[in-house]
Amino acid sequence: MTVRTRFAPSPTGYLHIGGLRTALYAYLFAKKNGGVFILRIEDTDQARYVEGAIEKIYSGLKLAGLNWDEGPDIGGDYGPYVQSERKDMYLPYAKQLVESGHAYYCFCTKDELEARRAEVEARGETFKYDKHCLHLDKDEVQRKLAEGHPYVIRQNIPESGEAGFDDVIYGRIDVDCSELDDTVLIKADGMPTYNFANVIDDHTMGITHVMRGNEYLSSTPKYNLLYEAFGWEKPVYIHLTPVMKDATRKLSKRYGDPGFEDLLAQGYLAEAIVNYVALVGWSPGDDREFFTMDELIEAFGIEGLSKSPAIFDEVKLRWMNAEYIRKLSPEDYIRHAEPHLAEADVAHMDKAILARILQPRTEIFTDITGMVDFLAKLDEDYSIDLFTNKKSKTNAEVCRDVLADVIPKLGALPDWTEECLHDFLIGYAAEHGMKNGTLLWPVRIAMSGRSVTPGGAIEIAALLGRDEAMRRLNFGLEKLSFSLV
RNA sequence: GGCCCCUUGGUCAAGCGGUCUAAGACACCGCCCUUUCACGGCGGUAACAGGAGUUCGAGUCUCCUAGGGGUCACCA
Repeated sequence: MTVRTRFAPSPTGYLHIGGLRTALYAYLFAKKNGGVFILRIEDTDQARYVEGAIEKIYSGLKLAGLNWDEGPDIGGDYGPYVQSERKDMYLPYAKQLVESGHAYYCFCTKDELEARRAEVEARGETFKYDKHCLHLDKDEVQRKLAEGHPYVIRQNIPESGEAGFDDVIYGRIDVDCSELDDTVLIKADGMPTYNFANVIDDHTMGITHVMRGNEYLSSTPKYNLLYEAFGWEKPVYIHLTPVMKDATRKLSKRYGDPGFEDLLAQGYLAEAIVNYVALVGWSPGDDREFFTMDELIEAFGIEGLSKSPAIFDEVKLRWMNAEYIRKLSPEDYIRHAEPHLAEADVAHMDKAILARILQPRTEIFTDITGMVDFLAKLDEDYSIDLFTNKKSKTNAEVCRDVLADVIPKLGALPDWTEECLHDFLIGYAAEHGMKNGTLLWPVRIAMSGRSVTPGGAIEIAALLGRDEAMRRLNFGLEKLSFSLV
């Protein structure tokens, strides 16, 4: 039998990290088993529909490399793949359940229920629908339907006995039927609820393995009751733990946690995010941490899925992203870095040097601007304390003397290339019996106005070009001389 | 609150009754490399939530407690 999994988001916003991971696992499981991965849109709640959300789901999944085999945009043999377009399919199934006594019409209005709920909760008890409409006699139901009273269809849950299911990760889970409420299957607007639609759709679409967040753990017994009422074969259930922000909070948009595309915009690589997210709640069972999508497919297995929630660690994601960035070719690195170099106004400088000094230092691409903006413009207010460095044996006075002596010689250099600068400066230090640092420290500080820079004096000088480098050196010397008077 | 689920270092995690004086990674700390910072190399600190059982033997099985999560909608 062909494995068929699905990712079934509702179009209420962007693709969040938890959703990405659920989709990833469903995709990996399908591909691992030579199966089919399906995208289905669950939009039965028109009130929550967000414009453009479906497009964000499409683009997010594509960017992540999760290509679906069947879905709203590409079709398939089990379409349509949008629940609102399947609206007419659900009512007949619900009526079938009414016929068999597994469901019933309910005419209680929202207001009535609200009032009863408030009353019960005021007593500190949990509200549960009292099956009031189950006891309506047939004629009365027919009369109300004929009169056009609004109605919902509710699942008729047995008053006693047990309901349960087997989950691959959690094992057998049983619950007393008395704990279960008579869930609404068909809403007054004719739309099915999620609870009903997911069962009908999973069955009619031939889904073999249901992977979803474990917030559905407690309602799954009810779904199983539905499968039994229809006499359908049940899917294999695989409930996934949530991705957490910290020990007590789920990662969520409401608290401003970034979604997949936010992370991309922050300068994370899609491959790195996918790789990291795969490892949040799943382990290959060995030491490997770096995976291409194909390697993930090869390594994936439900045995490696975790039972307990996992905290999303952005620090580790940063590290992994940096690893991915370092593996980029210089050309690919520059391609990704380009917009940020432009933002810092240094895009006209030597790309090879920029790539060489920046690539090992970039954790996320948005770091770049802050690392190189000094190249475009020197902050002339830098403190002369920067010239003091113990390890390089420098202080303001030493730096003034060094600069005073070396500047004219730099100015007389025949070429202003890295090689030329390197040979001259290193040779100069050796000649004068000083540490490289004693010479290079003041040069770098004067050219950057920063204590920390990507690259050293030589690379910075080459990037700035002779004129600007000389200007900054002279400015630094003046600044030192002035303060030492 | 009822019901269900979870619990190995700060974080992700390996571990499926003996090989656990508990792996690996991130983070952190130290050292080395070095013209700053990174990169790279080497090393270090750090965990089986607590308590009862079962067993010759428990991180691994059972129960209880504690903590955390989920769910109790005409939302998904």
